Amino acid sequence: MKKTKREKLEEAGWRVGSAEEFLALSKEEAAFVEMKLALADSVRRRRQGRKLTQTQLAKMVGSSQSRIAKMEVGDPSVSIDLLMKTLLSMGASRTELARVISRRRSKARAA
Amino acid sequence: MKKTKREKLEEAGWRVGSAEEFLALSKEEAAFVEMKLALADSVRRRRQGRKLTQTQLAKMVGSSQSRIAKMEVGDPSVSIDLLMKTLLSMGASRTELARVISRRRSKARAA
DNA sequence: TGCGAACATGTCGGATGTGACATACTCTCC
DNA sequence: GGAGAGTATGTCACATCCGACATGTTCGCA
Repeated sequence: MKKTKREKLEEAGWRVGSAEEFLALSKEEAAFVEMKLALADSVRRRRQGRKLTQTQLAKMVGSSQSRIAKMEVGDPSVSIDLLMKTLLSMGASRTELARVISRRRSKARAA
Repeated sequence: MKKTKREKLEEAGWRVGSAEEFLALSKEEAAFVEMKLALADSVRRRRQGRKLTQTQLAKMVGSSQSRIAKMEVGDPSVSIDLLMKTLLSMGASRTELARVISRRRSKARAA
């Protein structure tokens, strides 16, 4: 497994749209970061849907505001494990997670 | 986020069937380990489908035989990130991962 | 303009995950 | 019953991730 060295750069530069055309990210690497970003979006949407602040959510799931912020922007320091645990503890089901995983990112911020 | 302390015990004791009825594992914790086990199974099935040994797969994905073995038995020391990266580099698509994630474990070892 | 609330970013110590290696178990075939 | 292939398990040094805290940024409102 290649270590994700340049991940920060890649994510930072290509938050919107689909990465990969730039900076030769392999298909698998691209798929991985896209899943991560899809999960990240899902956390934010669920939180906002419930009208919670990051600080409130952090308390609920036993984390900190800064880590929630990092999750929501897809910071390279957050794992998919953490995103999934967070979504599960916000009440998401495995089926819902599956839907998120396979979701292609929309450029606009729909509901 | 609760640390998964007793995870080893739980998984060890409840590899088959669905955990949770014993040792009071919360709904979310159960969902999490079940996803992990579903991914683990998927790695093994894909590998066997291609008639590869753990050692060969390890070389292909840049890991070691022992780690592949741990992945396939759902050892607590392996992350979902690693399982997903491995599946992606074996050619699985996001859609396929999603299907695996939502899959309920069958007790028999079907294809 | 200034202030407070919400969010983002940087960093740190400790916890967890990783590849590698050694070694043990389980088969099958001779 | 020994050998060898394949898999499992234990452990280690090192890398990465985590929650926490401090600090920076952005925005709305008086």
